[in-house]
Amino acid sequence: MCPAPGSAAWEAGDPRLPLHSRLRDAVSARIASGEWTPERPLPAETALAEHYGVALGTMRRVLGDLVDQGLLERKQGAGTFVRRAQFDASLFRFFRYGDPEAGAPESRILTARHAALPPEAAQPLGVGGGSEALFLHRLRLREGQPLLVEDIWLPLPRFAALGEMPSDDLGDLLYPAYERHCGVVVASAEEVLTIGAADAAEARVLHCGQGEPLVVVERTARTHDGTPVEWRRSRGRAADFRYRIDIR
Amino acid sequence: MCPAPGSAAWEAGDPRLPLHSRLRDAVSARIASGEWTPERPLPAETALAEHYGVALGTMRRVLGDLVDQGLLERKQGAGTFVRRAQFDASLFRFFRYGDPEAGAPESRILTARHAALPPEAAQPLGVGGGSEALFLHRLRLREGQPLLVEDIWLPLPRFAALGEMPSDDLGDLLYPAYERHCGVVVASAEEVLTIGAADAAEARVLHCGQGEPLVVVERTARTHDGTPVEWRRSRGRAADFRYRIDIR
DNA sequence: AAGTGGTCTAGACCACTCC
DNA sequence: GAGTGGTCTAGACCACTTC
Repeated sequence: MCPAPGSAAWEAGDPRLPLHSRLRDAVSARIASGEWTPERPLPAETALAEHYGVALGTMRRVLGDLVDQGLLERKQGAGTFVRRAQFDASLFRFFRYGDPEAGAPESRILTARHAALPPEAAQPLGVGGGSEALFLHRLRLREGQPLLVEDIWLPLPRFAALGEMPSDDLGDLLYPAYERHCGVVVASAEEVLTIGAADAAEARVLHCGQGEPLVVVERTARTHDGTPVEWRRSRGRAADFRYRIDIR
Repeated sequence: MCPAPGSAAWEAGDPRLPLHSRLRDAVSARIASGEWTPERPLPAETALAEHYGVALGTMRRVLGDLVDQGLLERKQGAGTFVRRAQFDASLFRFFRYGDPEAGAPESRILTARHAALPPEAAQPLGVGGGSEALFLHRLRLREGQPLLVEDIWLPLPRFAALGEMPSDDLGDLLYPAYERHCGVVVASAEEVLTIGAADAAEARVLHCGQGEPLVVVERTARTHDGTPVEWRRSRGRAADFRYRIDIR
């Protein structure tokens, strides 16, 4: 505890880098390691500052940067917490359909089985093609109207527990289920949007015409330490697509 | 100068609000007023802190917030500057076409004339439909390939000077021309993406099939004080569309 | 060399949450 | 009431840009 300046293990990397920068990497690594869970607060700012042997202001800057980065959240009076991802429903940012405020979207799992990873999923997941995986085929609806079809690939054996349960127990949101049953906390994701056309199966389940344009969202989801744990491809009618951006 | 605490004009708004918050609004208003230009730096942090009668740390926090907000930029050793917008070419974020690094996109103005504002342009511009405006119809290309067609509406009389010049003098980027010839500095914008289909004219100029899906980007551009000054609708082939987002 | 923003420290007091 | 993060101050020293 309370290491002498210039000698502690956390002071890795180029020592010419600013203190707050190296300290941020150190704290970031502890978050990634899972040492702290979203349930309980981190040690207080004063305690962390003392532990690392830096001024309170410096510690506050480091934590503030990690808040901006989306890794932490602060609750005044309560403490600083590791942030839990909550973008399972974020695909709906891209679509106008019904009232955006009108209740949570529903989820209906059409298929759940073991299968070999196709190349397009194996590559972003960083494993060899043909590896065993859990495959989910899912329909998402709002107010009873089909909005999105999703193919979801989850590498085994990490997600084995999920395949052994009845799909009704998964609920509308998958990421909480990953955490509950497999100990996997999704922390960040990358999404790529492109435009495609509906094939016969997609047209049937989305209630649209074959060949009609679709918006295709491919998502790679990662844990705090950057390991990819899920790859999914979601498709929805392009006619419903609407995305708003502010530029400064 | 150096007002007594609690009495200065800039200390507007709810006095229960934090100092840095009220101060940020005050500095933000001075930026919007055009008091400072991107050419020359703002007064130094120490000078501003003294002028407002706050600690240097508080002033630095205010300026830092405005940097995060995109209004200012800092250059170590040189000073703090009002940020100049640079997203005239930002539509190309949405499209994959040729080498993204391969030179700047070209611009070819097909039409430039005075016309009455259509309702879809009049509303975001906050003026009555049918008002007189300058209308530009423009084609944007990369490596000789047509990529985007744009309809651009500029309210008069603000942009009168632009209509009186040969369109060749405008150059590839419009926003610098707005600033140079009309004194209009674009500072922020809102973009809405939807999917449409190519009509006959669009198909001809974009070299695509009629009815082929297009990505439609509608942009409202604003000055520092939030006044809308330009509305444009850009269309490009959906097949070229690709957009990547990181979520945390 | 002078002036700018960048880093870091040390401490005071306040507002809020939780028990 | 105890403990947490939020605000604000005051000052030292460093790195960089500009002339």
